[in-house]
Amino acid sequence: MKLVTGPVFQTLKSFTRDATQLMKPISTISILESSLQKCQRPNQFLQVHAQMITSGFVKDNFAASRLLFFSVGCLFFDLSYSHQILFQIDVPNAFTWNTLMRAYIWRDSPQFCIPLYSLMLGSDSVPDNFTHPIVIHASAIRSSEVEGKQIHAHVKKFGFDSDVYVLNTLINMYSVCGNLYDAQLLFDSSPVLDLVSWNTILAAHVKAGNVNEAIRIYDQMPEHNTIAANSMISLFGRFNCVNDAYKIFDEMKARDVVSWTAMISCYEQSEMFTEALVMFSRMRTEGVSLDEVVMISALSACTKLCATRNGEVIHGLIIRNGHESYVNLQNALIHMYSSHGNIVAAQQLFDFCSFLDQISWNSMIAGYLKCGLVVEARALFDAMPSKDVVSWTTMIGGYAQHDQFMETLELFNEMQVGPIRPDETTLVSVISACAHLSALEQGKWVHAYIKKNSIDINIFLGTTLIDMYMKCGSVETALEVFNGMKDRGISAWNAVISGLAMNGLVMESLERFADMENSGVLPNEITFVGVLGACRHAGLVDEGRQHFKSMQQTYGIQPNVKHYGCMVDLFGRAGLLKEAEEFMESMPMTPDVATWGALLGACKKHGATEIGEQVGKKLIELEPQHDGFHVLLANIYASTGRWDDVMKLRGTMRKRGVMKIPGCSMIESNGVVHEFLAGDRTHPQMEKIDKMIEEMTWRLKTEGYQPDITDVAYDIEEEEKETTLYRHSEKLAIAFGLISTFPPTPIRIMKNLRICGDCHEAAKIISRAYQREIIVRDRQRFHHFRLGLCSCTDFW
DNA sequence: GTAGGGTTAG
Repeated sequence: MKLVTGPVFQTLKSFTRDATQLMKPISTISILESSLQKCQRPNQFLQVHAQMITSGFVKDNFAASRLLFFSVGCLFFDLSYSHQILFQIDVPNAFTWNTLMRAYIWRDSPQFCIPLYSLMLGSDSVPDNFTHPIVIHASAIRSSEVEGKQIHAHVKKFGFDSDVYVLNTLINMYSVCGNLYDAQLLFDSSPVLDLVSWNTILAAHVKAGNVNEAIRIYDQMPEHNTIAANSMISLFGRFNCVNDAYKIFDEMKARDVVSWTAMISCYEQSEMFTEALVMFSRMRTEGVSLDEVVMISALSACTKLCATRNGEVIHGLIIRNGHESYVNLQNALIHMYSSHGNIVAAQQLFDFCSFLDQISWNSMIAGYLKCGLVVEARALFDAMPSKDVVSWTTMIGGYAQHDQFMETLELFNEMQVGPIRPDETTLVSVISACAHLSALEQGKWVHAYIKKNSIDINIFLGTTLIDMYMKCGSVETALEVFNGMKDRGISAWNAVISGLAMNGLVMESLERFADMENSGVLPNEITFVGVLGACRHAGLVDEGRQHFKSMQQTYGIQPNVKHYGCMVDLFGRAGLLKEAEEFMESMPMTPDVATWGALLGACKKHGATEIGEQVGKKLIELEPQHDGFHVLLANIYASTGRWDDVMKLRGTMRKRGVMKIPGCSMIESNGVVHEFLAGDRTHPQMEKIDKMIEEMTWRLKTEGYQPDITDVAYDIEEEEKETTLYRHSEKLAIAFGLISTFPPTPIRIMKNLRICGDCHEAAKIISRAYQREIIVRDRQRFHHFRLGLCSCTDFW
């Protein structure tokens, strides 16, 4: 709304000046009414006002109140103009004051009602039976019980306390302000109750979620009516009591669109989306007229059910019923189409929508992200007129969901510059990006940010923090977070169990699992992925077998492909190749790539070249594009000196365009994540790193290190093989770590593949020679190197 | 001037 205070009065003045000469003064009610009716533009209205001033008719109480009544409905004028009209009346009556107060509520400014009411009392006007309900309503909107209580006192003083209308408004005010006690007290002591009183007190209990109290009132009320029944349906809906809700719905004499909407939404809250849609079509067969609210619920069910066709039908209904300009409905449609992958339809809606709100923009960005169009999402994000915390979170989270973790952190840093503060949801994405990047410093910074701003560490945030610290190798801090959480939830336990295992603390992990069982939290599928993973890391074959059995027998959890994969890996690593193979054959589902890979890896580790070759060949047939299988098979060939086969395999890879994913190690230094590829020379500090590698090599040799060249699958000279080894990405990262950080800071490295045997050996020796802790997180787990030993006890 | 339904964005 535009404020036109200044110019309005200027115009009014000039009109008044002119009016004396040019226009007939208005001096009767009938002329006034007809002149006001004809007003199309603000200036015409001002002319009428001017004409009344010249005639002095403006002082007439009734005439002025008519003028005032029209002025508040005219959005071109600020209410201060209407105020002015009121002040020109000598003794305005209650109706006039009421009109202005109601106008303030209508224009979203209820805060001006009480001051106006005080002015009214200060003048000689006396409130009528309409005045207090308006002021009470204003307090209710503002949730100001203090104000409401004051007006309540006035109600008593003026003797309106047996006016049922006033009383109902008071009951509603107390309920809205959360004071159910006084609402009930008022209701109980009231001498005059009508149906609205019953509906109001019922609504109060429904709002507060007092199921038993609401049922009691509903049963007691003199007459069941549609509004009360609708409230009850919605209450039962909220508590997932579908049957109770349906009973009420079924027994209703007269159902309206609200009843149907409440029932549909009740099904949705219990995730019974098909039933919701059935209700919707029943409603249509019964000829109930549809409004925009019920459409939203129906659309939501279609979205959840992926019922594209139904959604399109509803879209048609929306257009036919003329609801398409309703922005919330537009947004729901955008959401539905993009959730179903129809980004074109979503975009058309967005482009042709006449009115877009914040949610429209946010939904469209989320829609692009859901359809994998990250670049488009970012373009829209950059173009949007204003960004709120959801916009930022959507985009930041979108990067994280699409594995673009560097971008996640960059955008988060950009967000810091602006005025919008991140909330729990934003931080979850950011922390998870830190976990993926092993960016411990950044992760710690975010944790400190959370503490500093006293952001509530909820289940999600806590779990993500635990996961991040575990994945960065900071077991202690992870456990601190866990211990500090009030509400843990299964995911926090899972994060701890798999985190400990991943960090080589297998016994601790299994102990935590036992704690969890004892504390009465029921494990789920993911828990057992962690538990079996723990057994696998330590080669605990028997324990693994036991847990695999108990997950089914004690907890009734059917093992999924991941659990089977774990077991195959567990057997394979332990050298029980026969059992691993048999286990695979017993799987009720097709083994996934990881399971086959585990078997192949086991063959390689235990020198089962023949089975390995068979499995490898089979795998390459199954997954001709998978680089890892080619590499493993090549390594199996290489280990027996079959260089011809190695070369052949490399030829096939070339032909098929299979690229070996290069080893890549990351290390964070001063909050910046540095990336090294195997053989990489692109780092700006390459010269220094080279020197360090040279020194490292020399130190390693004097410490008795023998390069392990068995995994170098090239038919090249031994010396060259050694050089290749020295330029493995993790060695480059270690070298960089040694020059860019200082003791006792551990060197933390994350590698995309599994660490190779040679680098493992070298890291052990470096940790002793340089007195530096080295923590390597590879694709599978952690290796904490300290004083020449590794936490994995060389079993990995 | 009082009482009932909803959801769409992370």
